[in-house]
Amino acid sequence: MSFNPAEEIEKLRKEIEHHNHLYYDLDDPVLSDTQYDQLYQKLKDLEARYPQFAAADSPTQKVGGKASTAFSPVVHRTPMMSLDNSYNAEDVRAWHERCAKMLSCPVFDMVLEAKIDGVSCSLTYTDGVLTTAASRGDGKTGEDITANVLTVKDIPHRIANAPAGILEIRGEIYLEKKDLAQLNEKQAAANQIIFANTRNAAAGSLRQKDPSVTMRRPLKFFAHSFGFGRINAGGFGDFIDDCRKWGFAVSPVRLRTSSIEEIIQFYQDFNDKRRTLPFDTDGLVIKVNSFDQQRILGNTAKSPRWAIAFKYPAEQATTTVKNVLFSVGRSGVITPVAQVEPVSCAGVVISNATLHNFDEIKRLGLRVGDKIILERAGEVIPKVVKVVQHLGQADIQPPVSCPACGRPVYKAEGEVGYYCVNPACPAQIKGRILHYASRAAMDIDGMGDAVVNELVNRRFVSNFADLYNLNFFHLLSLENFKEKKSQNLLDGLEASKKRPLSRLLFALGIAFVGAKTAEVLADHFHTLDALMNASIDELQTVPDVGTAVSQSVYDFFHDPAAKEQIELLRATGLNFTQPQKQMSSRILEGKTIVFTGEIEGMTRTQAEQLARQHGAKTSGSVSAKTTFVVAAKAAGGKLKKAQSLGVKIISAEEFFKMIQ
DNA sequence: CCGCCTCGAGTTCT
DNA sequence: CTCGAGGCGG
Repeated sequence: MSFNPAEEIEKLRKEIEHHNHLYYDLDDPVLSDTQYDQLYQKLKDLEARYPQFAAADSPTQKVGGKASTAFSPVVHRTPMMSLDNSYNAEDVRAWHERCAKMLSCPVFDMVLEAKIDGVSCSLTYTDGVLTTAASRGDGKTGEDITANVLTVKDIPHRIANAPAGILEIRGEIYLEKKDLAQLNEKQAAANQIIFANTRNAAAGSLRQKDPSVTMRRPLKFFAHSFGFGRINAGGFGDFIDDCRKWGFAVSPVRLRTSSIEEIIQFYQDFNDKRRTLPFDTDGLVIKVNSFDQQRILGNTAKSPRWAIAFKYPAEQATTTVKNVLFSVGRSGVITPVAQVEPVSCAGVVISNATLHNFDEIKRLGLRVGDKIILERAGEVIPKVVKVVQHLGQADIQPPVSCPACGRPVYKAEGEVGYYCVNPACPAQIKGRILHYASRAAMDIDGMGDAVVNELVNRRFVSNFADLYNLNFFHLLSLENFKEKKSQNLLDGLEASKKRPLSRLLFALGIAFVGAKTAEVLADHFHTLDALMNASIDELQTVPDVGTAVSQSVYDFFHDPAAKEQIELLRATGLNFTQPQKQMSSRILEGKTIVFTGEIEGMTRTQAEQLARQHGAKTSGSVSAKTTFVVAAKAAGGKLKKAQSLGVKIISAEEFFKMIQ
């Protein structure tokens, strides 16, 4: 194909605009400055050679083009170094020991502060007047961001009683969590970029070409380092006190001690507290206090030896997508799952992350081989946040055939999901059996993932009733099964026959019938036969049962295959009735309770059962209708929601006292 | 008909 | 835990 300058120019413009966007709006450049400059230069050359294709909206013509840098370089008087990181007590003790050795002194003062997640910035005051503000850049040379920094309200433009000449104060410019939420609301309303975190928002705000935009961002500053100048302080603690006198905010979390164990204790206690603070912190910073001792310890090529960051494990991590697989759930839904290069995130090693559906893949623009950021949503479920760098070639296509049974895949009109509609699909059978045996359903001890897998693969089991026809010899032939395990599983199966109707209903896996609806239905009809014979109208008289649920239940029990299954289960002696609810008291009648966190001595399900026995309603989510929330150890998002809604919060002890 | 409140379903790792 | 959607009250 011949060279087409118009096309080539257009392609370069698009590419450069994309990188401008990454750099200015997202503060997340993918290209190095050199790589960017090469692209930019290439476009400039082409535009010069083919002036007929010049355009006013080309990035080369715009003031904001990155190369025509709005922020001129500033060489730092002393380098702005980064800190060495540590993530555990051992590393911190080792650091302390190394310092002690180099200082020939086992006990020395240290200062601890919060490590606030923001953008570091160096402020130069000349005879007390703020003259230059610079970003860190590569540590040696930063960018001049004075115009933007002048709009930060926390930063004094003039300081009284400052030492004569040059004084350089360094610190962090950051955004509070609540301000990020507000900013993002505004951004969304204006159809602008949503910032992923406070750090990105702060950085993006400082990169604005127009300082009036920066001014509208509620940026804050706190001082944390000494850069240059003649000061009286002999130690870091005194210097920070001076900063306060000069009108700077400083870390709200501070500790001065000579005990490394006290610091480690503080680190552990602070982990819970830091989430309630108004700003994001990813850890603490430990510094040797005395400036003289700092001088003795000196620096490595990268960082000072007299300071170390004591970080908490990152909640986000960067890794690579190795492959995308498709899992088939018990209902036949096909879910894409990303297999990633194992990476440590929020304390665990992640190797899989759900992608939910194909819209999500499209939204992310994800390809196999891409570099991605993932996080544990609510510190639990790994989730792909975004693609950092496109390294993959081909787009990910939805599967044409089911990965488990090979039958063609269907996509319902207007729905996001793809389905395998083969009821005999082994993946669906496994899913259904696993659900049947699960804790909240029939609670069959000894029936986990591996056992179900083998039972289905070996064709011992293809439906619920088959489970009860398993004998000792079937089980003995399973991998790692001897007498003991086999007997345990048989006992587990036998015990499951006595479960109340509500659990059986849930276990059957009727669409729209979860644990809650199953219980409502069982309590209303008392026997499976009464439920099976109920008309759609009768079903709808039950609270919380509407058209969708009633239709689904009716259809399920009028399907010949399901009917046969029920009769087979009846023949094994399964319990088809719901016991009358026994009430311990009615003390909690009319109250709606939500449990959160780990309650000592019982599971959350047990606690909920207890509450219901005393007449309460229980729910899994907090709303204005919630009477109170029982918050135990390690309470999560529900506690937060309760606080924001002003819902009463009580402790587990208070709850137990109520029902005594 | 809209908006709030819930529930259901799928997902990860120890 | 999050997303999507059913149930229901206003």
